[in-house]
Parts: sequence; structure tokens; C-alpha cells
Amino acid sequence: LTAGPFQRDDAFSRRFGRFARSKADEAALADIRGVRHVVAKRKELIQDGAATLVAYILHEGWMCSYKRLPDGGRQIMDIRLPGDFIGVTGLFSAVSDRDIEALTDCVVSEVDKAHLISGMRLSPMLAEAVMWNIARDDAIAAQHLVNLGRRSALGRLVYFLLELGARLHDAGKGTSTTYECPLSQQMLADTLGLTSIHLNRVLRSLREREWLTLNGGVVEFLNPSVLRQLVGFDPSYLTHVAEED
Amino acid sequence: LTAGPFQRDDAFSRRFGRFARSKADEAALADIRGVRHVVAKRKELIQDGAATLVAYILHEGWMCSYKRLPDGGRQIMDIRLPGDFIGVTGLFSAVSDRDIEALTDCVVSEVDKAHLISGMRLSPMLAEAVMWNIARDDAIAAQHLVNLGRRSALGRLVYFLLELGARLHDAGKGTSTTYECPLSQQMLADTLGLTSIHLNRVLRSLREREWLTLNGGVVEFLNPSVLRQLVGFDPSYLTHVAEED
DNA sequence: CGCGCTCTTGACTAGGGTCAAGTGCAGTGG
DNA sequence: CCACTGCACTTGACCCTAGTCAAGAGCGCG
Repeated sequence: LTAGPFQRDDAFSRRFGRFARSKADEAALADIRGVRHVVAKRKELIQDGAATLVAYILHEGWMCSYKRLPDGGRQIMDIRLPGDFIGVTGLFSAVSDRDIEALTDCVVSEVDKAHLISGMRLSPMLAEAVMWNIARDDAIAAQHLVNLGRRSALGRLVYFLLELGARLHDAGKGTSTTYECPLSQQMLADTLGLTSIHLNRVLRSLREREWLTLNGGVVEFLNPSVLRQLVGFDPSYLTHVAEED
Repeated sequence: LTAGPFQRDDAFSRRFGRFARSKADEAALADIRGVRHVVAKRKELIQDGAATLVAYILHEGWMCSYKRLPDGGRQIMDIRLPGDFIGVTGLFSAVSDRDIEALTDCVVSEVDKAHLISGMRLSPMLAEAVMWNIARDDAIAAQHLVNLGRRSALGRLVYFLLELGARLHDAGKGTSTTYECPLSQQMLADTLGLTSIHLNRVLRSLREREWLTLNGGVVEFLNPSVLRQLVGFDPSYLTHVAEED
């Protein structure tokens, strides 16, 4: 894993290339990418309360954003995957309201605020792409909210793993029924508002029903259609559809 | 309640006026406001699945956005108050992923997408103000997520009512210890991921401890400092702080 | 007057948290 | 090669928070 040069199969290019209609568009996309960094597993990229100076594009690896509670617990807000922006909305508030941590070794590139704004002004396509991405993250957060507020532990886990699978597929990872998932049970629990003990019980129940397994960091859907129907999963909010004109 | 002309004490002007530094800025702010409408209580402003053509500024009244679940339940994502944008991020996805409904009689004005984008391009201040607002809504959603994932029923209710109070104060409504709240117990429950029955029990418990009351549509904090400390409420994410330069 | 809505309360249930003990395994050092 | 340690994962027993079911009160409205 190195902070090497631009690659065509980069998840960011896959996602945003769909918006580009001209050479100028592609140049605008390439232009917002600043310095590339490698971020080691377990290192914090952004701290809660720290000034928000730059955002990032995540090229390789998994990250998560979370909040700590007064009582010591934590709530993971979102998992960030290759191709995702990190901390874009945060650029417009004075300080970050959450921590962001690398779950695996990661490659990111910086996105400078002034640079991003001027890029969006010059390229309507870039503005559209960035705003669509913000809307997508918003839709993901909304689903997460529904998950925590109104679904059982089993439903939450199923929905979350299905959504992760769809997002990974979008980033060019995994197959339609299986993917690698570096999240520990404790992390899944912190995401879904459960204890790791209960999460373990739910996983066993899913295994025994032969619906899905999570073993050695690999998620496998044994019965995807039942799972999708169970929680009403419709992944259309995750991918951009071009406007008809 | 009429869809009358622009007013100086409008919550939107209060919120966004802080960003303006010139006559041109004020003109840009005034310029994105389109047609004014009155929306009757219980009417839907935006439907889940409908094409997203325009956004709105909420001038008067309360609205909420929610999602319905396959099993008939619902999760309220957020309460929208005077001065808030409605459906701005939604402008950048093809269809809305939630319903938005008036909880009281409301006054809104339309915000046209093309108009908004050109305004943001011409006025850096407008761009900054709109993006800050998106970041603020994001921070509110993040707190909501923490609420649902990691707090007890009592903690959720306390945090939510404190936050509402702070947001209303920002909009020029209520006092430091009391405000009018048109939300039924069923709506509060749908917001906080609880049943209305349990919400009622929690309200009783808060009343008996003499911490807060909700009676006849009026919230009153009897012991604000205890409540704030209980849930670690810090309202700084709700108001914009000007950058030092 | 009766209908329908929100709110209230009680009795019972169940989903998920807490506490505690134990397994499996990757490192590490003797 | 084998202890020793630490961490993630498992499982069981028990408890408590919040959901379910049911009944009734208060009140605005046609």
C-alpha cells in the first residue's frame, strides 16, 4: 500500500467519472486532489473539536467517524469507504464535531477548502458532483437513523451489512454475495447501538437460519433475497442516475 | 398568518444576516427567495419518492421530515423550525428519500435550484452561508444518531428538548426556560424511536423529579443546569461563529 | 350526545443489557 | 518447542428497560 500516483481504477474516479462530460470536467476532478498520504490503521485523521482546515478523499482502506459520550461509550456515525469524501461539510463549521479514524491502513488525498470552492465555481459539473455526494451521505445517515430508531437488532445488522455490500460493490470491491469486512463485532455494535455481546447473539441467529455469515472478516449472504425483503432494502439512493435531457 | 412580504425580524434573516458584510451580500440573500406559500397544518410539502424540483425556506411554523417503514411505523428524521432550509441537499438527488409535512400552519418560500446555484457562484458569502447551514443540519442529525444509538429514553428526550429550545431561541422564539411546542407525544415518540406510551411514562418521571414539564404544548425547564449536565448538552454547534481575520 | 383524538395508567412480556466465565488464537519470549 | 499474555469472540444466567395489550379519562367538535 503506497501513496502512489493517480490510478484509473481508483474508486473516486469510478464514482465521479460518471459526472464528467468533457476534458475540462476531468481536469476539474483531478485538480481538487491535493497531497496524498498514507494513514496507518488505528490512527486518527480528524479529532473532535479540532479546527477543520482540510477535507479528504479516501482512496484505499476503511475509516469511520464517531462520537464519544460522557459515559465513555461511543457511537459510530458512519463507515467511510474508498471513493468517499471525508469531512467536506465539516469544512464549513469552525471545528469538527466528530473523530475520524482509520480502521485499516488507508490512502487519502487532501482537499483544500479554497481550492474546492474555486473548483466548484469554475466547474458546474464538479459542484453538482460534490453536492450529490453530500446528498448521498445525508441519505445514508437518514437510513442509519431509521435503523437505530425503528428496527430490531437483527434488522439493523441485516440492513447495515446489505448497505455496506452495495457501497463496496459501487467502489469495485466484493461480489454480489460476499465481501471482506474488517469491522470487529465491537465496532459493528458501536455502529448499530448495541452491545458486542448481543451483536454476537444476532450473528449466531443469522448463521443458524442460514441467512448470512460473518467469519474471519468475510461477510457472506446465503440468502440475499430474503434479507433484502426482510428490511426493505433498496440501494437506489447509493448510486447517481444521470438526468435525462 | 399570511404569505406577506419580507420582514426584518424573519428568522431566516436573523440566521443568515450574520453572514452578510455588504449591500451586495444582502441582495444575494434576498434574491434566492422565490414565491411565498402558506402550507396548512398536516399538509405534505414534499413526498418520499417525488422528483426534487425546488427546496424551501421555512419562515413561520414547524415542519418535520420522516420516513415510513414497511411495517407501518415511522421515524421522524428532524424537526424543521423557522429560519431552516428544507430539502436543499435533496435538490442534488433525483427523488426525495423522505416525506416533509407541516406540523402547524406554515409560511415557506421556494428556492429554485438553478437560482440557488447561480447565486452561490456570484456571492461567496451566500455559498458559505448555505454550506454552513448544510453542515449545521448534518451536526443536528449526528446528535440525533447518538441519541437513538446510545442514550436511554430519558436522556434522549432531555437532549432533544434542550436542543429544540436552543434552536428556537436562535429563531427568536421562547425564553431561556420555556417555549411552545406543538409536538404531540406520538410525534415525540416517533422522533426518539420510542412508543408514545413509554414517552408518557418518561414525561411523568421528569415531572415528578421536577426537572421539566410538558403541558398544554408548553415545555418548561425547571432545572436547566441539571438537565444540561445530565446529557452533556453544548449548543455551540447550532450557531455560526464568525471567523477571526 | 356521541365520536374521535390525545393523554394516562396498570399489568404483563420480551428484547437487549449486564455480569461472569471460558475458548481460540496470534504474538512474544524463554 | 512450549508457556504466557492479550485480544476478539462465545456462551450462559439473570435483570431491567421499553414494548404490548387493555382500559379509561379528558376534551374539542359536528
